[in-house]
Amino acid sequence: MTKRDEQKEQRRTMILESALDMFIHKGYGETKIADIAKAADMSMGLLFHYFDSKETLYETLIRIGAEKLKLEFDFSNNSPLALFRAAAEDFFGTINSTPFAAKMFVLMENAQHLDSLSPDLKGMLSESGKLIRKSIPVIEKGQELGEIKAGNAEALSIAFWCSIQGIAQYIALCPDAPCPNADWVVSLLENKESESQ
Amino acid sequence: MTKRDEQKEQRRTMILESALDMFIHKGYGETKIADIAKAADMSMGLLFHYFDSKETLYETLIRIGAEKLKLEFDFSNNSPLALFRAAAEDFFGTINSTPFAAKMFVLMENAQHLDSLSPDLKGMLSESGKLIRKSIPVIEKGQELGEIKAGNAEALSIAFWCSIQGIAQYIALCPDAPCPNADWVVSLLENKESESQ
DNA sequence: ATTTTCATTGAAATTAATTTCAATATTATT
DNA sequence: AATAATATTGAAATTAATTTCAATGAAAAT
Repeated sequence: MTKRDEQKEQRRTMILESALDMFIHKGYGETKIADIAKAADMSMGLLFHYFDSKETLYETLIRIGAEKLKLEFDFSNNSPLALFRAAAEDFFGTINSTPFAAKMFVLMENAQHLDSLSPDLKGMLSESGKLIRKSIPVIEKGQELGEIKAGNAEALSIAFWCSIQGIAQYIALCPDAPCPNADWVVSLLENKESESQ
Repeated sequence: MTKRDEQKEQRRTMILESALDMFIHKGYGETKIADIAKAADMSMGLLFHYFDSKETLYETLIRIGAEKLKLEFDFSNNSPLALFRAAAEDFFGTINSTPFAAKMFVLMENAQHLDSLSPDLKGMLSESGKLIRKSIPVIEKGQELGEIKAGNAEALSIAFWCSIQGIAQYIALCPDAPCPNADWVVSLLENKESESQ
């Protein structure tokens, strides 16, 4: 690979990383091209040599995120609580693997509420809403089995997934902070009475 | 009160409510004055008759939020776990009292990362970072007493407060969703082994 | 009823962002 | 070394937002 191609690749990732950081800290609209160019240490003109527009840059990030951040949960797991434990471990494992993953997760969460986004891009976003809905029957089954505490199943689902979402957001914004345990979030759902019977 | 004054008051709150909704859904930068004016069913010109600028409007909201949303936690509580239970109950009580409170909470959380904000305004924002830091010694004390589970105290603090933050955000954006129990979040911290000794 | 005051609009002015581009410097090719 | 290709800049053009304002309509005061 020639010196130029290296430089080119470096610059491209530099832009993407700076942009990702700014987008998750300040949001799409508050992030100015000038800011990104400055953070990536180049002129605005050059940035536009790499990406046609601010929107293209944003979309590129989302595509990368959708590519790398494939979270698959097996909702047919025989033990409901084990499913949530596995999901939490998978999730925390992913956001802990690299600061990039956590940041990407936040970006995609935020992108949901953006109406300037093209419809096909929206399809790529892994909606937290879907996870909340899909988890409800699993929680109900867990309650029947006595694994999961009593209470409104939807509210429990919201508690579980939103806790994960809130923690992920913090880790993305403060990558040096110590990351909570997956188990701790599971104890939101766990029925403490169960073992004593 | 004259008919005009009523109308004036109505319009003002209409603007504030529309703006609050838009700001928490799309963020400050992505929210256009045109959007707010449309949602509040008036011309842009009129909106500027009520608020000098977009920033003034935003600041007004934050001032109102800071006024109404005073969360005080007594960090000298004798039982650490009881303190966190009280904090969670206070918090969920507040965000459940009115959709306005939950929305305001999210607005103020988001405002933190905005650099266009004047310094005195920033002082008004109740930083979640502060709560996380202040809670660490309390958690450590709780661990000594066996009330709180073992693990990195800072990570536990992050888990607790970020869960609350994540849930609050969801409730603000979907006010009709069922709100989780304060107790559930407390079980993030609780030491399950404790009762059997 | 008339006058005055204020609410309201829509369009024009301003400001701020994005995007383009001609000129220049740098690297690669011959 | 000369030439070609492309990276880079800074400034100009464009587009998009905010903000102002003169004109108009509606309510309050006289």
